[in-house]
Amino acid sequence: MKQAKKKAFRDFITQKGLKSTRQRDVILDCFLASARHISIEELYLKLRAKNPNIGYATVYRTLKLFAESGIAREIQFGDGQTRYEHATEGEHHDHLVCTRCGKIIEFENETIEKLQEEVAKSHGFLIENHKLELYGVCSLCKK
Amino acid sequence: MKQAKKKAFRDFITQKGLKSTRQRDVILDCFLASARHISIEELYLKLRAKNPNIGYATVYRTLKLFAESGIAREIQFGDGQTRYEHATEGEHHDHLVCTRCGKIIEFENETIEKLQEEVAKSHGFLIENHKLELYGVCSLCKK
DNA sequence: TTTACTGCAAAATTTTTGCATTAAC
DNA sequence: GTTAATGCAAAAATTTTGCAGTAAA
Repeated sequence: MKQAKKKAFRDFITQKGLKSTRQRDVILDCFLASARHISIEELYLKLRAKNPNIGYATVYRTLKLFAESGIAREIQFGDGQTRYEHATEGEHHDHLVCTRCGKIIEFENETIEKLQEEVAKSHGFLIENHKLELYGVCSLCKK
Repeated sequence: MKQAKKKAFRDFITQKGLKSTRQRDVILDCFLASARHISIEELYLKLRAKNPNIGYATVYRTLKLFAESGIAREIQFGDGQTRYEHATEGEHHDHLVCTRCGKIIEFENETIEKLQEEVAKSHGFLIENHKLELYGVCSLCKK
């Protein structure tokens, strides 16, 4: 899994004529070792702990590369923090977000996806992408 | 419709012990006369055209009040522009967003909503809110 | 040795805040 | 008269960019 993503990114780098650098390796390792939804700031701080010289700009630029290569996906939960999640080719999942504790649960629902396609078709749209987020209170916070 | 929103906002202002001001009236009129999804910058520029002294801060603060009062809702399509849409009590709609021309189409689908409830229930969540956006190419841009 | 990458600091964006002044109640 | 709202400018917060120096190919 992690190896597959590392390979995918390596291939992307080669194919684009870019360069493989120590920083990109470090950032990729750190990203892959992180929670599925990590904010740029969280990742930066985690990186700084072991690599005091790494720059914010490098983290931003590298995450954009991850997204472009398909191993990560940018998500916004509307709290002003841009997050990146691990992405797997062709796979998509939606999110349940607890508005109290911030917990994020992923889910997939084929029926919903099919209905989305139908809605799009009825409006002449060709879907490239979608975002479904349910905000609410998780079971623990309900107590 | 517009009258109902004006009344709702007036009631909100009274009930909270806030004040009714010329600026709030102007901003509300301009907002209600605008497209259903307007960005803060667009609204600000439109307002400035007729009211050269109005401040950005006032627009921001007033839009937050609109959202709090329930007559508007904040939405983010992930392009870095916060937008506000007209909201009607108890009503919710989702969006088809064209990634080429920016067109936004609203839709509602009860079956999807029901399925969302089921998903939430199966994870012990209590939904307060949700966001469903389908990004793709609209019929005109497909040509 | 050529080209891309990094780190830094500066700039650009978007949103919020402090505060003296003004306007609503 | 009190209290809240406004407008401005300054401050925050987040992201991007320019550039000289560095490291990969």
